[in-house]
Amino acid sequence: MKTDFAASQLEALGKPTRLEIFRTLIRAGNEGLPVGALQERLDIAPSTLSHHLKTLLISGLITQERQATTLICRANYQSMQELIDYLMAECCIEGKGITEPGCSSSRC
Amino acid sequence: MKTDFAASQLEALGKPTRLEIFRTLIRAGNEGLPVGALQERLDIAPSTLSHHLKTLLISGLITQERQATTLICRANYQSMQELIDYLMAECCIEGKGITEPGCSSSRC
DNA sequence: ATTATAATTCGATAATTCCAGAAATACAGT
DNA sequence: ACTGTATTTCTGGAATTATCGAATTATAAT
Repeated sequence: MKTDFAASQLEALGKPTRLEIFRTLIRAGNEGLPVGALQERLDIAPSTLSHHLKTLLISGLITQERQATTLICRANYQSMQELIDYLMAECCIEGKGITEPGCSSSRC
Repeated sequence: MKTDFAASQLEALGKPTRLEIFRTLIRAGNEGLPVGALQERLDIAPSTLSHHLKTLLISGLITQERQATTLICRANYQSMQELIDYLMAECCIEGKGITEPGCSSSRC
């Protein structure tokens, strides 16, 4: 994974509003949620929500599927997992081989 | 973990420059790296690096320890792990109980 | 005290980002 | 075609952020 790509995903999650949107979708599971339902739950202006969803969509962290007039949004679990893996991927690679306290990477 | 706190950590990691700094420290392990070593490796202006380190420090993702004139920087593995846990904590909690493809949370 | 090294703060500029209201678009039903 | 609902795009002002050079602070050695 390229640094810029990972950073764009982290940045997408780096605002409370967008993080709440994402976590709401994470909670929703594979059923997902329509944009309108998100808008009601989180009480964000529709245009603002749309922008945030676009940011999350472009970053690959969510997907959208059209069902007639409503757009179902879903968290992209795979993308999320890849991001987490990236963060820890080379954990302690330069260390002296001793166990790194607090590091829960499989490497350490 | 509060949303705002998690978002501030994600935001700290959400710029390529800071993400590289952090991953360099993740690779370095518990030995850590002096600010100067980071500056050489990543070729960032000292003042810019200092600002980014401050951001990471405030967010709790790194720690610093003074050794005479040099400042040793270390990734905070525990803080990192808590952040990752937070992202997945309530994964699929509203789902119908069916396995969520792509979701690797222990819950699913 | 003086010097040297390490790192931060200051100040300034350019660029980015957030947010919401208004208008526009997409789609389904009548 | 018309209407209603859902969502996006356009626009722009306000606020934040990134970046760097220059000056400053902190610490240790002589």
